Amino acid sequence: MVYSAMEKQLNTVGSSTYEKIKHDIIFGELAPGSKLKLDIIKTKYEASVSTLRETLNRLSSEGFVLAEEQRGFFVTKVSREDLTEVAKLRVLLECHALKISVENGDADWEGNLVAAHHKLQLMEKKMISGDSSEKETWKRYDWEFHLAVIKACNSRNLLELHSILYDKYLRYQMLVLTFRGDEAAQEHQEIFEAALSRNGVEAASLLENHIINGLEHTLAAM
Amino acid sequence: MVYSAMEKQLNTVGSSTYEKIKHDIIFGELAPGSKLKLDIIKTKYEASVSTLRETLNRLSSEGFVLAEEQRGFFVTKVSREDLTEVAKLRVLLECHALKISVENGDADWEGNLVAAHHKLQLMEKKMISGDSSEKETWKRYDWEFHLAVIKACNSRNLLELHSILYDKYLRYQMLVLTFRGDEAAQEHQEIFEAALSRNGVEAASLLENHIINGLEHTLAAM
DNA sequence: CTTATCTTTAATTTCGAGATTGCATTTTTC
DNA sequence: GAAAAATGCAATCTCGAAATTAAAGATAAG
Repeated sequence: MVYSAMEKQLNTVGSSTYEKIKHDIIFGELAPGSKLKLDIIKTKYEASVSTLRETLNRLSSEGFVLAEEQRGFFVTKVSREDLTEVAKLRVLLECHALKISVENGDADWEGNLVAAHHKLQLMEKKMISGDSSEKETWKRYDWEFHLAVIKACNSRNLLELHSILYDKYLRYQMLVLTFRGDEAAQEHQEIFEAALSRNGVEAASLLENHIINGLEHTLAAM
Repeated sequence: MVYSAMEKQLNTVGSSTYEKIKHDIIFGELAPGSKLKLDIIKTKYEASVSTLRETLNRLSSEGFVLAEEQRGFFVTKVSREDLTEVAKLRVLLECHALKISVENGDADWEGNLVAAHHKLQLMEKKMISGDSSEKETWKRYDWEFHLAVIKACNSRNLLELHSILYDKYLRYQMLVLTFRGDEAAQEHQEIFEAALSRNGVEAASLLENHIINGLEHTLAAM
């Protein structure tokens, strides 16, 4: 399941196939550029044509699927240019949200942030000591931490855009399958401390470095 | 038709109903918060349930429609808070794109910008002198001008996000149905001149004022 | 031998009906 | 009389098939 929709219940066939296909694109089980022939994914995801078309239309709006008029659906291609664009947009939106959030955050925000960082830190220690069995859990905690930092930005629109960008960025990280756990953990720690001490400018600067470092690490492995 | 998809051909029933419903939401012909009962819009837009559901799923991804699991589809509600969020996001993205675009724009960019501003200026003169018969054309020229300014930002992702935000902002402007042609025209002129003389910081500042003025004008009329 | 057109195949697009679920009203029970 | 359960209705959700269109291969003309 994709993190941005974790809290939602998946009652309908439509919403559960949406989560499955989105997951499979982000985690590389559906190859970039590959064609999504309706008959084939119909058996794979056990849903009807209409339901699948609803799903693919949604994913196309979010940019994970390319819908070509009367020619079918394709998994969106990856490229160094696209990754760079996504990373820079994430910097722009997430740093902006961070500064506002750090100014506005109340006790609930602090508590949630401390909890999210704690969970992430524990998982990172496990990962650094060699246990890479819970890759998806680790990334969920990473998502929850980054969300916790900006959650008090008071803009639902901003948070929604950010969650799509995070998933697009995550897709590239999963694609190259190499990790930089040690440095990333250190950077998370510093962002956490700056945010908690309400130093928005410093925290934003650290966050920008964090994302750009991740970008360069991923670019180098592509 | 909505401006952001102007160049596309509308071959299929799906894409044409998408444009129609999106247009009707933006231009207020479908009331905010109203329910989109499938049987009713089926006759109104002359399409089948499946086709309409594809459309509504796309619009829900973009934020113009709210899809409630097993309870149906609704036109997204409007609020002062949402408008403020959208306007501030537009400032963030459009000013960022402007600065990059002004640095990178080549002769093609300049030519396109001059043309777009010229067309907009002509239309604004007509509007100011009392002829408000071509409201939609005016707004299309406004869209083309704002797009022309940022077109050289070298980020397809950024341009796509911006076009959705522009449409959301436009919806509020159409909702209140009051215009500030004179001031807006003057602001367009100043943005144009600053961009053409490659003064990115100045142009971005003018653009921010332009959007915030529009926001306050719209808020005052809500 | 190349280009153009026709035919066949395989895919997407579109539809209406059946299955399922939510909602309002009525009935039952305590 | 009030709360809970049951009923009926209306809407969404899901499906498979029919209509339409694109793509590939075969045939004919230049």
